[in-house]
Amino acid sequence: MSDSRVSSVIQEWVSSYPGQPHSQSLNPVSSNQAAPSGQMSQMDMIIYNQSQGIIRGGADDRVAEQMMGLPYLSYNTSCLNNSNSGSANHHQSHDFSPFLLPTVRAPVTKRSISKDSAEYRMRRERNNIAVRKSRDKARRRILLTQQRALQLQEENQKLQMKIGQLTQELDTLKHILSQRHLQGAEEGAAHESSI
Amino acid sequence: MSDSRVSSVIQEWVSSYPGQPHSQSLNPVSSNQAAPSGQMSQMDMIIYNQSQGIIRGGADDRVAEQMMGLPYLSYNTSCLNNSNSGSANHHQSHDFSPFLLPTVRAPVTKRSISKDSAEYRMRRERNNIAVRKSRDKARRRILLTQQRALQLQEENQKLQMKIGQLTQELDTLKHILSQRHLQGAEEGAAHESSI
DNA sequence: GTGAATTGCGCAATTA
DNA sequence: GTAATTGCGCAATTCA
Repeated sequence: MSDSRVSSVIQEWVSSYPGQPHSQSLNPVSSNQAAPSGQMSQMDMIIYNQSQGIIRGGADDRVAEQMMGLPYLSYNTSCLNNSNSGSANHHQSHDFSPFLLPTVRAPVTKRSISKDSAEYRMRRERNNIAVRKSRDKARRRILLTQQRALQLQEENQKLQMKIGQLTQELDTLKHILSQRHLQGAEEGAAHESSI
Repeated sequence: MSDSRVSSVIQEWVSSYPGQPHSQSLNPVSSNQAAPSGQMSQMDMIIYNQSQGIIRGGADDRVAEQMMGLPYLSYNTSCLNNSNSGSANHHQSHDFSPFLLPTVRAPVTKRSISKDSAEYRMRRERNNIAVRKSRDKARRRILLTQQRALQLQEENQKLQMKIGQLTQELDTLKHILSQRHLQGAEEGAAHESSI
């Protein structure tokens, strides 16, 4: 009855969690850097087309501070305002390429992806579609979890009510049985006295 | 025992939903337009500084298509690739300003907020902080809901087990009682026959 | 009217 | 190599 209704929702809810939550959802301390793209919107073309590399701001600070609570208070304007001048790519601060084995490629000639190329736009568009799809999926999953929690709460109340009824019925029967037991003992005594 | 543990989590969960979910969380069909800011990142300075107005892409299409399922399939490249040329601000496509009453202001001189102004950066920074705070809150709320659902599920299993035990105990007592009843009837018959 | 909060979106980096 | 996830900033909207 109500089990079938609940179980259907639970089935849907379980199916929305195919496997492990990727261990990143619970531990968001992956190598988080999140370049301030908005800040770079005025000069990203220059950066990307000239240096052909990815320049990030102070990322380690954010990672360290996201470990603590209230991470939204940790972003100071210093990090954002200085994103233009300092914080050069520290992967290139020391050029060891003449001493490295040829298996290690130089990070400069990485891909040379122009933001004007059709390939870039194609990749971006595909990623945008994937992002929308993923977020839609996440929204549905959250809604299912909420509905599941509510239904489990209702079912809990019903089960506790049923436990109360069963307990009361059990007490009644136990009382009756104890009365019968006393009555039986008296009758037994009467029998023995009558012999 | 286990009730206190569960109720604490539920308390936390309930407190994370202070009031109505603003009726927008459940019905996300508000006047959604979401200008493709990322697409305009290469020329937003020009647009914003020249026309001093906000130019949006085809927003009504998205609203209409988000009503249906799979909204992530509805964004075609046509809307995005033509964001530069077409889709001018259709509020200005016909200039009726000479015939309008002075109560209707022209949308051109709306606020003239330059992206280079310190006030703009201050507003952006404050909003960024608010966004991080809000998303952190949402993440915590989702986690609490998941934990709550799991704890309710565990509690449900325990309650169902208890119901099984009580039912079995009840059946046993009923059976005993019925036996006593038969025994009492036989004894009563024996009494009458012995008289 | 104003500032905070919420929301949808695109971008970039990372992951699977 | 591609699709999926995730954090972030931006802009529009809503809330208080």
